[in-house]
Amino acid sequence: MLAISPGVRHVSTAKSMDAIMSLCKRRGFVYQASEIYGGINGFWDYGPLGAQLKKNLRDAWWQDMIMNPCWGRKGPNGERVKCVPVETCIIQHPKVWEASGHLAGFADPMRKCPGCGHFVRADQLWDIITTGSEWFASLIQEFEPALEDTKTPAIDASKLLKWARSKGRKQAPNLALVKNPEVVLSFLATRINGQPTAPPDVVEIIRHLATAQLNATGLQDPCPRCGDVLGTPAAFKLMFETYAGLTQSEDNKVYLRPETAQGVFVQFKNVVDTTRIKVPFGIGNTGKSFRNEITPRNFTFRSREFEQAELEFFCHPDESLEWYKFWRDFRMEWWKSIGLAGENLILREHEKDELSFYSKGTSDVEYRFPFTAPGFGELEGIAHRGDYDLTQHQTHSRNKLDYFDTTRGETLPNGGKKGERYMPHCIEPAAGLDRGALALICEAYTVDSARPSPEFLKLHPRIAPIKAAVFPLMDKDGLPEIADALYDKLFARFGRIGLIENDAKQSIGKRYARMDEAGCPYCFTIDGDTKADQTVTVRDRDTGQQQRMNIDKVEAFLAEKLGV
RNA sequence: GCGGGCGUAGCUCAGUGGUAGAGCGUCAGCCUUCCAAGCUGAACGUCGGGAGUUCGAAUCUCCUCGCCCGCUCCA
Repeated sequence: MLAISPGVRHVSTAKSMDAIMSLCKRRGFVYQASEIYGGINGFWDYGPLGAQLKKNLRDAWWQDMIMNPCWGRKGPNGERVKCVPVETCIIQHPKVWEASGHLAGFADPMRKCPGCGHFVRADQLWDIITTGSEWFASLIQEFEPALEDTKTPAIDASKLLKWARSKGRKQAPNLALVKNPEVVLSFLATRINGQPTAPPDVVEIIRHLATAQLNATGLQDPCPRCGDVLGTPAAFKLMFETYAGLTQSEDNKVYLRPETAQGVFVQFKNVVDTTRIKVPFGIGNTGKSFRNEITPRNFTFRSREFEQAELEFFCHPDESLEWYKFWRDFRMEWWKSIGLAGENLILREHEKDELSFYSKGTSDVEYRFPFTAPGFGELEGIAHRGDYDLTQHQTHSRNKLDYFDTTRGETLPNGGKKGERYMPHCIEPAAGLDRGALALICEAYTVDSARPSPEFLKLHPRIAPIKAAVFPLMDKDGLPEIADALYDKLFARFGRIGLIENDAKQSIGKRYARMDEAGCPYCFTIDGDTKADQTVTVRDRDTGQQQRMNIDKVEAFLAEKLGV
């Protein structure tokens, strides 16, 4: 290895995750949680700059989604978009998670279908197949004679073949019998003819029909929905558990929320009843959520504790598709507006077979992280959830959660409306703030070996944790005093939205370099001429170029650049 | 969950059984009129953690934790 000559920094020109993580640590953006104890898998802390950056991201979301939704533009109904905030608890009544579907099934070993994503309880698999599977019900019609209990039915290979090529293609597209009927049927025939004294029962026959490579894999279990081979059973403890109360009894067991959205749904009626807001409107909720990820990985991208910013937007079912498209497009625009404007950001509409059964449409805003490239990783999901959530909570809580809309229905003689009662549909833009912060850092991270400070962060001024720096060119001749006065002025004006630096130590180049790595967009330098003509230089982080301006113009210049 | 790689100062890394190092960064002083400059000095180490082998372990063995990569997984 070559010796590193003094004063020369060797930096790879590629955008490597190692280099980004290294910068995050060294500049105080992200630390490993509990690092002095060896760290803890799946948890990360934010340092001073990271905490401020993430706050800026959260504030931007809050401003553009709650305070002034969609920058004041009108929604599909021709009116300004209306949203209100709530802040709900991390720990909710356990029945919330029963109703939402998060709890059901996750206490017991489950098997996942790789074909359609369906989860099945391992211990109830065959009950579910024999009583609830569409393709099974259709398939056993082809047995001769009709099935009785689990006795061996007669097998007519030609009928099974015909089924595989007609109904099977629609009902169980991933079943081995459908994908490769000749091979599967030959295995089955070998089995039946091989041991005529111990004929296979229905379960074994079906398992044969689900198995494409008997010798390699043994008999497989099919997915009740699509017929694909199920994965091995595993206990999925998705949610963190703890106890509310002193005794660690089942009665006291509670869960840390796996998403913030449910808090909105369970308070939907309270918001409607205690504010004067009317459908269509949104309820925003931000905060920590927890998922016991099996494999936390990729820096902060998949953490076990993470922060969400979710909006649940409620509207009339007839207008829901328009609202879905509206939010999907706005959310993409929003991420672009804070610095993800390049080709690394895409909006991906889910395929029909990828959708939850209740969803009429789902899109992901995805970013090409260094660790996903050339693929993409999800930043935000925008889902049309129909009335699924409110209906679930209405059923489980036995509280009516529907909405009486006084702007609809036929016109009454007095000019008013008769009104219409309905369950609102919900559009959910759900963003991950930690993923957002990571994407912003990755996108901002730039290497230019031609610069004296090759590594820098091109953070959008709105997101940058340090908004500006004030530097006296030298630490003497009255320059620090002028810098202090400018600093005080800038701090008074901008100190509430970010950090302002004031530093007289060391060479000016080193101070610029520090600000480059921290992503500070503008540095204002006081030099000897300042005393004579009241001008300072402003240095642009991204170009390194400088211009002189009157010291009294600095505040207005910065305000314009920061958009405040 | 399986397999591979890695773990030494804030960062990047050298050190393969014998006194813990370098560059950069950080801090202080000097110098310096615009880009990690120069000079002088200083602080900073559970060598990831634990156990073992050894006269002696950063180094060898075992266990463990963490990070990265590939599968797996991610309602």
